[in-house]
Parts: sequence; C-alpha cells; structure tokens
Amino acid sequence: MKTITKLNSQETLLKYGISPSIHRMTIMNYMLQHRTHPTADEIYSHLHGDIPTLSKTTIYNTLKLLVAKGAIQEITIDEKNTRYDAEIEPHSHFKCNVCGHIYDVPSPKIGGITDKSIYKISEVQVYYRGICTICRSLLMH
Amino acid sequence: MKTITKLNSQETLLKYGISPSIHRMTIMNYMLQHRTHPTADEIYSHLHGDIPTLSKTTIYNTLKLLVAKGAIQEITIDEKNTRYDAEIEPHSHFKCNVCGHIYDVPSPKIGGITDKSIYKISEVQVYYRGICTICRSLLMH
DNA sequence: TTATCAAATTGTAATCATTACAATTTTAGA
DNA sequence: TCTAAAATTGTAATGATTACAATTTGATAA
Repeated sequence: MKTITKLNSQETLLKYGISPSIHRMTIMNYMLQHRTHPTADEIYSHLHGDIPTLSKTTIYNTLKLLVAKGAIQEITIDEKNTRYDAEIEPHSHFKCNVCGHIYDVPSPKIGGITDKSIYKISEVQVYYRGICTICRSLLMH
Repeated sequence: MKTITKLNSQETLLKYGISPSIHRMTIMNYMLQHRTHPTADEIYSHLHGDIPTLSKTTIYNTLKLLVAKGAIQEITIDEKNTRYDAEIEPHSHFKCNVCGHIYDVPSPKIGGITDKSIYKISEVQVYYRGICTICRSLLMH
C-alpha cells in the first residue's frame, strides 16, 4: 500500500518535471491523500510527527514549486491562509461560513468574458460561500 | 462637487444602517470614487495626507463594518492583501498577472451548483487571472 | 448649558502567515 | 571518492491584520 502511494506521488512529480526527493514525495503524497485543501501549516503539523526533520520552510518551498509546475493549485477562498489542492481538473469550491469546511463542487458552465480577445485568461476560480447541508440541519435542531 | 460626493457617501451609509461619522463618510467616499479595489493600506496612504489624525485601525474597523453591513464587498483575488470594492452589483474580477491590475468584468451565467437544495449559497466570487490587453500588447513589442 | 453614557477612534503591541537568507546537508555524476 | 549543484534547514525579517486599553467625540436628558 505505502509503496503504491509513494509510487503515485513520485510519478506525479516526474510527470510535472519535478525531481522527486523524499520530502517532495512525502508532501505530494500528503496532498494526493488528503483532499481537504490543507494549509502549509496543516501539512507541516501532520507530517512533523513522522518526519521530525522536515522544516516548515521546505513545506512552503515545495508547495510553491508544485504550484509553479502545475502539480497542485492554490486557492484563496479562505481569507486567512493560502490553501492547496491536488485536484487540478476543473472544479469549483464551496466554503461553509459556519464550519469552515471547503467542499469541491462541479464547475459551472462559464460564459461571459471567456472572450479571449479581451483578456488572455489562464485561470478561473469560482468560489461559493454559504452554509453547508450539515451545518444547516444542525442549525434547524 | 465635494458636497455632492459627501452626500452620496452619507446616503450610502444610512442606507446600510451605518451611522455616518466623518471618518466613515471619508472612507466610504473614497471607495465610491476609487473603483480600483484598494487595500486597507492604500486607502490609508491616500487619506492620510488630508486627514493626518485618521488611524489605520479605523480604516480596518470601518472596512470590516462596511463589509458586514453589505455596503462594500471583500475580494481575495490578490494573494497578499484583502481588497475592497464598492461595486456590490453582481460582477466578476480579472487580475493581470503582469501589472497586477484588477479589472471588473461581467459575471458569467452560473449554472452548476446554484442548486440550493445542497448548499445554501450566499455569495459567489468568480476570479479570472491571466494577462490584460495592455500588458499583452506591450509584451508583443 | 452641563453631565453622562455610549459609540467611535486612536496608538501600540501582539499575532500569525509567509518569505529572505545564509549555512548546512544531500545527491548525482565525473 | 570528489565535487558542484540541488535540496533542505533554522532563524530572522517582513508585512498584513487584530487585540486591546485608553482617549475622544457626540447625542441626549436634566
């Protein structure tokens, strides 16, 4: 099992032209396994137990590299921290204002200014905010 | 002229249930006149010349209040700073990765998860990133 | 008008995410 | 093995934002 996921993260790194060091594989692996849109700090906290030598700077460096190479994406739906997402297929995000959870949701069909003659668009982010089903039912008693 | 814009900012504040103090009117007025999606710090820098007693904390407090009351909106398209926008009619944003300018663009028709049965959506933000026309033509010589 | 109380504002210090940077370690290839 | 480049580390700096206690302002009632 572990071998397989390690392999997956290694393959992913190679696919995006990133030399697969141990730490990079560990971080990539974490991202592939945890689709919770973690912050740099959350990743650090979770990995620090297993690999005490892993520094927070490496987390930041690696995440920045992964984003630059297109292996993961950055999302700014959370006003406090930058969050990261290993899912790079088109999708949107919904943040519950009550529990703070960020959900992956299907991307809407975008019309509007996809008109490439005006702006050269390289990225589209759609952020929804509101109350998720769980919190809503809790609020209703 | 000045009287008119002051009046407009006062009216706007009253409309949103905010008691119109001098500073709040000044900040609201700035927001109404400058559709550049300014940061708290930019607002402070611009107003500080005229009103040296205006503190940065008041800028932050006021912006937060204006957002809470719905008089302006917060946008997080810029990874560094929170930006604010007096335009509250539905529209989207385009950020040029070269010059950093943030443009207002028409909102796309949103299909997808506007399905209210799943999530109670209170806010939708659409962020585009890429290269704006000006920078693109400059890059082409 | 004056006293009073709440609201508004201020300045400073604290917090917290992120980055800069120089030093050290690791890795791959000659 | 040796060496240069790449990767990683720890610490300090930066910069945005918030906390908070103190002060000022403004509206109201006596």
